[in-house]
Formats: sequence, structure tokens, C-alpha cells
Amino acid sequence: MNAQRAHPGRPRLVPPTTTASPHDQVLHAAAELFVTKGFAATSTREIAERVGIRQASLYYHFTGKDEILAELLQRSVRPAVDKVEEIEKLAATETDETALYALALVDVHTLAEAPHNVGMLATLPDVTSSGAYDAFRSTRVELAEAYGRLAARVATPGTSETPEPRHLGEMLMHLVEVVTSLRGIGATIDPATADAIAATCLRACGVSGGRISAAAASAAALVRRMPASAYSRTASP
Amino acid sequence: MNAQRAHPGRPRLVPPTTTASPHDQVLHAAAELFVTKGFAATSTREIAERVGIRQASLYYHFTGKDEILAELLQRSVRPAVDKVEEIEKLAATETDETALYALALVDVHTLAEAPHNVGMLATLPDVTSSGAYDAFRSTRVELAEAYGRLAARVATPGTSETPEPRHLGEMLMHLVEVVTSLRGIGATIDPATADAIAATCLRACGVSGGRISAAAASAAALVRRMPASAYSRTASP
DNA sequence: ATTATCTATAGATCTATAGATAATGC
DNA sequence: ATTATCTATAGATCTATAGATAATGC
Repeated sequence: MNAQRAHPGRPRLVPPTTTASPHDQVLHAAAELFVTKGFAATSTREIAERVGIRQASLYYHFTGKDEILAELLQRSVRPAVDKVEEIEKLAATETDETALYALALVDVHTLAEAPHNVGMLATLPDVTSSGAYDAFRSTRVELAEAYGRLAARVATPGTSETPEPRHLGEMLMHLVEVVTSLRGIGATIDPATADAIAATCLRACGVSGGRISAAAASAAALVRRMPASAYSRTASP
Repeated sequence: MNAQRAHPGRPRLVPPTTTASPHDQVLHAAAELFVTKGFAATSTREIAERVGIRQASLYYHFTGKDEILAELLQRSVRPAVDKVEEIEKLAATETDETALYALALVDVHTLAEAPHNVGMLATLPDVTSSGAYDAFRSTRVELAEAYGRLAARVATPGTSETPEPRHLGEMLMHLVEVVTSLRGIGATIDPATADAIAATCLRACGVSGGRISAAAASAAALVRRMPASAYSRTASP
């Protein structure tokens, strides 16, 4: 009772082993190859081989390698970006430290749970200098600016010890990206690690240990309450 | 009084503007391109264009793109690796904390001063999966093991809070690599930043603030005393 | 008729080799 | 004679398009 026939279209030479959509099969295969071999070093032929289709068949689902990359990049930050607005509103009722801590925590989880560690793609020079990165750039800036706004409000009190505020947002984003490095060496991101990273963000803004503990406690409760924002497609209505 | 003629060999179509050796001119151009565009995404033609020679002329100086990469990788760690032995001996007269702090500091400076931020190349997937990386791998393992030995001696006392010792050395190396990320976003690595990174290494091993300060003071003095280990060729006699 | 694949291939690279050439060195 | 370049090009990709084919859907 295997081989569930029901699909239109010419059958593949190698029948699929999964029930995922061809679109997602391509993304899955590409993600793994891009992360392990790099974007430029991965050919469309290799991606197709993994999926079990011919190289040319990719072009039925995507306009090219760049479009595959673009979608992977978008997916790698969407859960975090989707929660930015909610978190910034949160700064009204909670402390600024709590809001920043919550943002870092949400971002850590997004990167920690992204399939195949695709979060690291955005750091590769062949990716950032590709045309596909352009559409993603504005999304990334949006996130960096949210970090920047929250960090500025947290850091202003003691302005002497903290780094130049101009790049502070970007620095915190980079700091959180350690998650992808850790995943790269096979570490799993447990809750303690996630908290350590979020705490380091506050410390970089000059927040004292006591206030960090307080922010950690309230942020943890708030984040637990947020919708899971499944790692999936763009549309939903 | 320009254009100093003295070289054998057919003249270039575009006369060189620098007096550096052709070998170094190629490394310089390649480093910049590999870091900004990625290794796989950079063609030998582009490298040659930057240098002002024809693509085929590269092969007089190097056997191929891989050999260029291999030499850049070696240069990116040599100053740090050269000092490992001296630092490990140092652990006899100084505290283990001081030795680990000194290693981190030396590594930070190596990465901070490497031309064109070539230290980041070793983190790229198209580089680590290239054949050129093989020769480099053993050098890198040597450094990681030095971190591991020192970290183990520092961390054993309080073994509960610290990460699994198996990967501790590698984790500390990755931590120090933040330097290349910081350079990537245009930050300059001032002494305070270098100390912050070295201190974070000790903290990751569970060392208290007081002991970190002590290690920082004695390590700084020791590192200042070490030979500069100029960023240059293999041979010297 | 529509969908999802296939085969075949054009055109654009890109790497690396062969052999010619224009300097200096002896 | 030696050195460091040049020109020319073969062979190996790699991307993307055109058109055929084999399913299901109506």
C-alpha cells in the first residue's frame, strides 16, 4: 500500500520519498547545500539531484537560483520580524530592558529553529553581494533598527561605557548571530544558552546584573505567551 | 623620474603602481575579492584584472585559485600559532587564567591586524569544503587544542556551570572570531574591545570577575613583551 | 486542458595549458 | 638564458530556454 498516486504531471524518474510539495523539497535541498557548500559553490544541478528531478525542472518552480535563495532568506527572519511590532508596543507597559531582552530572545529562537541553520546564509559574502539579497536587505534593516531603538533607550542613562549608538543595533544583531556559529559546530541551543546571549545584549548596553535578571524573568513570561509563528509560507488568510 | 625599469620579463600592458612583488600583489587582490564577494564567487579573471595582468599570467605565480586561498589561510593564523608554544610554557610560571587570556589576546590581535580581514575566510562554507582548506585544517586543530588544554585547566575547578569540555576549545576559538564579524561591520578593534573578548573567554570557563582582572593585567604585560611576528612570508633565515 | 516533469541544447562563463614575445642578465 | 608577461584556446562546467511527454482533471 505505498506509492500514493494522485498527482497530475509527468512522473519523476526517481519517485519522491516525501509528501512535501516540490516547492518545499527544492527549498529543503537548497538550504542544506547552501549552508554546507556555500551559495555560489552550489550548482542548480546539485540541488535538482538531491530532490530527484532534472536540473531544468527546477525552473518550473523557481525563476532561478536567486529566487530560491531569496525565499530562504525571507523565511530565516520572518518569525522574528513578525513579532517586532508587538515587542515594541510592549515597551510601554514593561521596562525597556525587558523589551530588548524579549527581542533578543525571539531572534535567538528564530535562528535556533530555522531548518538547516539557514540563518547563517545572510552572513556569507557571496550571498550579501548577490542580487537576491537586495529584497532581503530592507527586512534586515527593519530588524536592525528595532534593535537600535530599544538599545538606545536602554543605553542612554550610562552613555560613557557603551559603544557608539549609531552601530549599536547592528552590533546586537551580529551578537545574536553567534547562534548560527554555535549550530555550525554542532551545539544545540538550550534555554540557558539563549538566555546567556540575550543577557550579553543587555550587558553590551551597560545594564547591571540585577536589572538583567529582572528583565530575563519578565521577558521569558512574555515570550512564552506569543504565537508560535510557524516557520512556513507567506500567505495565511 | 618615475617608472623604475629593472625587472626582467615581458612588461605588463598595465604597468604596476606598487613596488610589491607580483606574488604579493595577487594575494592582496585575491584577499579583498574573496572577503567581499566570497571565494567560489570570485573568478581568476577578476583577480588578474585587479592586479593589472591577464588571467593566464596568474598561473606563473600560483598553480591555481586553491593555492592562493591556501596561502591566505596560512597567513591568517600564523602569528597566533607561532606564539602558542611560548604561551603554553608560560602557564608554568603564571596562572592558567593568565595563559588562556594571553592566548585569546594574541589571537584577537592576529585577526584584528590581518589585511583585508582574511581571518573570516576560514569560516566560509565554500572555503572549508574546498581542497585548499585541507592543509590548513591541521594548523587550525593545533590552535583549537591549545585553547582546549588551557581552558580545561582553567575550568576544571567549577565543572558544573561550564559547557561540555569536549568542544570548549573550539567554542572559545569561535568566540574570538567575533573579531572578524566586528571588522565586517566596519568597527575597529581597540584595546578595550580586545580585552572584552579575552575576558569573555574566561567568563565562559566560569572564572570570576576578580580573577579575570588579575589575568588581564599580567597577560597584557606578557603579550607586550612578545616578538611582533610580522605578517609575512614563511621563510626567514 | 492543465500540470509537472522530461530531453536536448544554446550561450556564457570559467579554469588551466601551450606556445609566443619582450624585457633583463651574463 | 632566464624571467614574467602576453595571446589563443581546449575542455569543462553551469544557467536558462524550447519543446516533447506522461500523468490527472473535466
